[in-house]
Amino acid sequence: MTGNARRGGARAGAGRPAGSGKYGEPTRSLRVPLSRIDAVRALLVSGDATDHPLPAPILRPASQPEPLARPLYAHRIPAGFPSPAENDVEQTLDLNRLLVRNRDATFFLRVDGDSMLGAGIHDGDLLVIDRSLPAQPGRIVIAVLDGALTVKRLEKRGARLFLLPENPAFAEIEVGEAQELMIWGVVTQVIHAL
Amino acid sequence: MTGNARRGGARAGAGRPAGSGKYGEPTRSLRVPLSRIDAVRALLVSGDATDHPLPAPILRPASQPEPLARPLYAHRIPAGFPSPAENDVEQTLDLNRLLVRNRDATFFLRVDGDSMLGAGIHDGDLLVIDRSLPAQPGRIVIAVLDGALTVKRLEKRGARLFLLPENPAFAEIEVGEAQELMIWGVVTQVIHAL
DNA sequence: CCAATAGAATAACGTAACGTTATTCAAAAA
DNA sequence: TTTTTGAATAACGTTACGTTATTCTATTGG
Repeated sequence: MTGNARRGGARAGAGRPAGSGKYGEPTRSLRVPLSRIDAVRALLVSGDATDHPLPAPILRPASQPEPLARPLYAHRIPAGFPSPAENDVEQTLDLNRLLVRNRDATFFLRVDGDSMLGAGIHDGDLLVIDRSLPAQPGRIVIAVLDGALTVKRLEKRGARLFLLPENPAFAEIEVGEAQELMIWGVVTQVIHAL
Repeated sequence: MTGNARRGGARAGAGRPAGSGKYGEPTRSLRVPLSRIDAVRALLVSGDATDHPLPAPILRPASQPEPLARPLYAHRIPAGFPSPAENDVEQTLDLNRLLVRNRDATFFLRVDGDSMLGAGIHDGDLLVIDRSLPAQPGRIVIAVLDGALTVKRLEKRGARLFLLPENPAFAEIEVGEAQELMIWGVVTQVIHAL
């Protein structure tokens, strides 16, 4: 063992990288009332990206929705929120039940494009598609035309079928006799994030 | 002036009463990421004396979503349809988890009117409202102006606040100095039935 | 030569400490 | 009787501190 063994020392640029902490960013201290500590903690945790990424374009409703995280104050009206009248708060809504009529025939699809803007369907919107519904003319459907998936309004003119956009920048599509059309499902809901 | 004038002095029981502070209870310091400071502050804001009763359509997310019924043929792809790739169908989606970020701060509200058509918000649409989000200018918010509930885009021009429609048939609203404005929540999602 | 080591540097998190503001008490003074 | 005053207590926002976490690279040892 050498008497003057020395390692280490100053290194320019050494140090923990920014954003490597618990929240990925700097923090500051904030005074929180004791009764709200857990609520605030829950709020900070819920900021994690727990949302399902949607790598595949077609999805099904969750077969067994996970219960949402329950903060400790779940059973009382949270202080800090102006609360609606008591009887109003009793009314609850389960989005799965509201938006999914027939679960096994229901799929979700992300919209790609603006051809249906006039119908309130924007690029990136999430569509709820029910495959058990009949494809009535006038309804917005997921169609497979010659193997190409598209979202359009179905129209029937006499014996001819059309797939109509809801954006003047897009052309109407008439289904030719030699073409193979399949109506994959009917769009029931559009979910648009702001 | 007497040279030895003395008043004051120790008093048993003197002191500020407990619970007389900003939150009515003791606080402690908590580290909050810089980006969440406003959200946490909003959460902590105590009930305004200016709380406004809200109309009946206000709903909250179901606290315990019921499991959906499971038909016997759940795992069979309907014959005759080009089916999505098998791995796609494995992916599932729970709408409650996707659309409700902070359950205790989330409410639903039905839209009445067409003032926000340009933003894809139609009469009868269902709005997902998060009350923990800061009301940044440019965001679509639920505002209570002089007791009247409205859905508008919040805008700030200098020191003046505006509530902007997204429909030329409706007028911009400037918030007057004598007017009382409360931002009740921020609209995060629009659900539109077809 | 290469892998491991070590000291320094930097980020950031939880808690303690500090100074200020807010509220109360009651004896002394006016 | 009312007002004043010094002390006491609560609590809020901010700063300070110590610890944990992560990185850098020259030096050392094999």
